[in-house]
Amino acid sequence: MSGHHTIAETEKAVQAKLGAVPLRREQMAAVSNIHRAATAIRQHLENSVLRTSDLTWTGFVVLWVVWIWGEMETRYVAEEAGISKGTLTGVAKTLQSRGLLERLGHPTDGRLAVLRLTPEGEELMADLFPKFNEEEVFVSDPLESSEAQSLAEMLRRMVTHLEANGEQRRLDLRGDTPLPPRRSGRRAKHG
Amino acid sequence: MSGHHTIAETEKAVQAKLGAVPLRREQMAAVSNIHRAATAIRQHLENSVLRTSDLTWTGFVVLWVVWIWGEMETRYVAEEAGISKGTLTGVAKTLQSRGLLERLGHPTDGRLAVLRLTPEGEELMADLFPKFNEEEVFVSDPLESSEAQSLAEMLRRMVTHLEANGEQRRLDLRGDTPLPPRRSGRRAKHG
DNA sequence: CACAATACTTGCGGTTCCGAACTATGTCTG
DNA sequence: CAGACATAGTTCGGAACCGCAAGTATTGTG
Repeated sequence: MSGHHTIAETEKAVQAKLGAVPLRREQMAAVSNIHRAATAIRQHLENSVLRTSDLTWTGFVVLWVVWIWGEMETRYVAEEAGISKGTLTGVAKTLQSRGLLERLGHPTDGRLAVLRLTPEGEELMADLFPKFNEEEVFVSDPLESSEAQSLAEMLRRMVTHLEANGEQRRLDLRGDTPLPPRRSGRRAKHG
Repeated sequence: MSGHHTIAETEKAVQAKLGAVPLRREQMAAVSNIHRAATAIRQHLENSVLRTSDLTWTGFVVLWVVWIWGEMETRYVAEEAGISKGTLTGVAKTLQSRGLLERLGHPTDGRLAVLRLTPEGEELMADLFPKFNEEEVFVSDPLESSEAQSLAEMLRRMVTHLEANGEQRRLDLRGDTPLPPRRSGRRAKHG
């Protein structure tokens, strides 16, 4: 189980590699540990509670969002779940095919689509979520309750900050040079 | 930019949906915000510094790991990068094809493979990492330096805890019932 | 009613991703 | 030293994933 290097060792190696470069270690450690933790937690949750229901992480998150909010327009589901609209179309299709989710047209605005859990989906989430939460408690075991709160609050500030200022920042960074096209992706037809 | 719901609103909706269910809110908020923050940060970094070099997040992380540690056996690279061995094979292939990474056999143990940056890879990372770190500072803007340290430290504890106890926990949870096979995945050849 | 804006879907091209099966190599043991 | 076992890496099936372009349908507007 234990890796080749602990986080502490990694941070020391970075220090050695970058001794000359002026870099901000606290922020680096914070960001890098957010991703380490996210990966480790996701893996644990997938292989404990999710796997038995043959749900992927993303599938579960989508179900969760719809469950919490009830009927929800797809664009908001994508945003809350942290995936693109295009990806959501596919994930929703998978979940529909398993009878967990249904897709409804909006009564007044014909452009909109709304997602809702089926009764089976409701039942699954009612069964699954307590187990999921138990594992959230397990992974948070090394934190005092007050620490967990403080952790959540700091992360919330980061997310809010990014939502408020991220786009402007990216704009400023690239100045007048437009974003280079991706290597992949659909090409314009006409040429 | 701003989403349909803030994190605070989401937490309130969860409370409403789950008022009856005894669940641990602090831990839930902590875990869920870790993933929200990870997603938001990853997206920001991809669309600011990584995109211009046509690097994906994972590609960058792999380069970073190899850069920090110098030559490294692939299994450790995968572990440090938080991806499976199989994924690493593909990612390394992509990076090799762009001339950033090279793959060497181990001199004494023929089973091992070792990864190392090419000079181009070294140059890219020397150029890229300071920019990357600047954005790490940007996303950490709402945190005091001491807060960033405390955040990193709490997350480190969670990761360590999972590394030490996660596997046993998953074993205990599923008792004697073996893990169900995934829907996807390779099937036995012979019949 | 022409025309712009909006919302979703579809499809492309590439990448990532897991995990089990498979291959190759090394190590242990009778 | 042969057979069993262990270890490292690759291959492969199925799914997820993005960003973009293009397509479909609907709504709002001058």
